[in-house]
Amino acid sequence: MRPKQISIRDVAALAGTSVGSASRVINGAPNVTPEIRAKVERAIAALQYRPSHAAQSLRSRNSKTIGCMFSDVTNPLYGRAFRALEQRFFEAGYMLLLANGLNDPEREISILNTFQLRNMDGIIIAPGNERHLGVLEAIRKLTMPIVIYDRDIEIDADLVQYDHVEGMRAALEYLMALGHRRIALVLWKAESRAVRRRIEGYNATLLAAGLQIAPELLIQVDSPTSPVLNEVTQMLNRPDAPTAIIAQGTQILGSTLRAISVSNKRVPEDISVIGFGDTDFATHYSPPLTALRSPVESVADYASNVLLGRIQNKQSGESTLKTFPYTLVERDSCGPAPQK
Amino acid sequence: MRPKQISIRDVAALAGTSVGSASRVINGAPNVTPEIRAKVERAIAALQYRPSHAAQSLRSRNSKTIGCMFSDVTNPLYGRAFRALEQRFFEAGYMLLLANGLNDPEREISILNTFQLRNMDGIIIAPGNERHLGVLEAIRKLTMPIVIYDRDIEIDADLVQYDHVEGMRAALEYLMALGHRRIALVLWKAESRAVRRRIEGYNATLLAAGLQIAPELLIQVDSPTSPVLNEVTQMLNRPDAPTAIIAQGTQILGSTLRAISVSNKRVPEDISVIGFGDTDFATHYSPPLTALRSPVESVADYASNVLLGRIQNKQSGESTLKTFPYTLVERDSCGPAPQK
DNA sequence: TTGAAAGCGCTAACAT
DNA sequence: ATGTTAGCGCTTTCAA
Repeated sequence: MRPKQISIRDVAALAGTSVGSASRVINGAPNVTPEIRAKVERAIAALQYRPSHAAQSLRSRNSKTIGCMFSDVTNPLYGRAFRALEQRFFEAGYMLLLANGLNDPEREISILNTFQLRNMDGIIIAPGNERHLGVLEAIRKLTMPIVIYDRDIEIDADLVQYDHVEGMRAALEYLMALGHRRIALVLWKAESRAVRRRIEGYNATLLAAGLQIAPELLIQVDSPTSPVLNEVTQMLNRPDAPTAIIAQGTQILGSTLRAISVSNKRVPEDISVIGFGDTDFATHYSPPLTALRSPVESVADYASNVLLGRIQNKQSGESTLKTFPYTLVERDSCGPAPQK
Repeated sequence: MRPKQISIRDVAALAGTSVGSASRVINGAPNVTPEIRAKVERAIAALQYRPSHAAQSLRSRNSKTIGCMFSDVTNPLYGRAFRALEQRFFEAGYMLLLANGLNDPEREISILNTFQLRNMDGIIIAPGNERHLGVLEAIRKLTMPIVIYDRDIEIDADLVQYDHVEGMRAALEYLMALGHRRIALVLWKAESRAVRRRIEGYNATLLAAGLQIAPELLIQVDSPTSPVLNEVTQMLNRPDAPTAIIAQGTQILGSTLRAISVSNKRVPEDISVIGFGDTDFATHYSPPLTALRSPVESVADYASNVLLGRIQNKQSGESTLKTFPYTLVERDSCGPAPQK
């Protein structure tokens, strides 16, 4: 029935050698004479032989596959991160299994278990739920090297993260230098490292500058569209409306800009805007938006190196923590604070 | 050394049955008595047994994995498509290997070969190079069911595609009904089905409406940023500048809007704009942009169903072709053509 | 219905 | 340096 796929035995037979030698040639072992190598290679070519990944994987206990779990590839930042990772790993002979956690703990647990079951050689994850016990337990059960991507998780794994506090400080100081005193912050309402740290940086910087922290200027939303529009519009209609806004992401930033536009304010004349996270949206908006850019590609480089290192030198050195800075990309959305 | 992972033999031993029965229970075979089933399940729970994916895969010749190759997940449309596919397949017990072709033929070939080597159960691909002989050959060598995603490729595979011609017609007729006669089109310069069809629809519709086809209104760029800006700005400064523009994607659309803004024209008062492809960018721009929306999620639903069908009922029915319509989402970027 | 046993294709340990 | 062989963990005949 089935044309019976060709195996390493066929290669060995045609080459007139043993399967052992054939295997050695295939895996580039050093101890093979040129003659044997040539014969095996000829046989491989003649038969169009390709090793079975499943068999290799079963026998050698590695899958040459990396598991990746991000909350949502649709998020441009994760998209870029994945693309960069995929490039690095593919060069190294690994493929990537990508799963979207979608901030659903059950889903995340299920994905993590599947990664374990499928014997991923390494894992890069950014779980949406850093505090969920089930998720944490699922992570702890993982037996392969792990890189945690911008999360605060207490676990023996390598961490890569962004310096949100410092980024926020840079943005605020830039605005304060332009004379702004009332600076609003619009964020996702989430129990996430990014949000936590950004608020932390926001409060700390204002405090250090001797400005008061006005709760009405800190808006957290749980849906990126209409609530943002409403709340921000409301804030902009206050007599003591802010003269600058920092907003995160694409959707929240977009809705914030809508609110500004609806309130008949102009950027940057009436109000300055900084995006936390640089995307196509920020680049192409009119006016182009000043934004904090994260070095996603460098992080991916670093993360893939660390993980590959762990995988290859099986030794388990100390866990690593590396933090990457944001850069403030100045475009046209910030101006001096308007005089009352 | 290694804690020797628990295998089906351990389960069978603890349950006091044969490995055969254990296997039957694991795979939900019908011919098992409740007693045996219970014993095996108890043993599985007690040992925390998880079947080895590699062994299952080797023995049963399926990997429960789908290969996905898109040009770039960073493109929001592919991002959405992947997310939708991943959700459907994960529910069905499959995981997705995602690789970005990056429009590089060598890379695409290499990815396709790897998919074959790794014995993917099915494949969904949108190669960047529809005409590249090497890529075509690599596709033809694939032995598993294939779904081709919005490409014109002569091959025995299921095709899902978007009706770009009809979408273009809808956009143009909408603009013509608003009185526009000179309507520009800004596109990526690529040998791709999408671009080809869109131009086809553009020409056909103008022709049918009795309008002349003005070559200066059709701009194709090979880089999404500065060239667009220049060429579109130049076009807008002509005495016979268009009163409406259709632009594709996020980046080209963004640059086009920049050009409009730089030329001191307002949307929609001076010029109407339609985006070909609906994204966060279009939704959140000021004003929100009228755009052609593709039913990415429906397509993913359909594609996953077709592929799963092929995989499960191994029978090879006729190849399928399904075309999905664009919807024109009316927002605030189109208005009546300005009177001279 | 159940158990025994043959291998899926490969690598690695061991013997030569 | 090469060949032989045992098994990785599982599914699936085949017999009972």
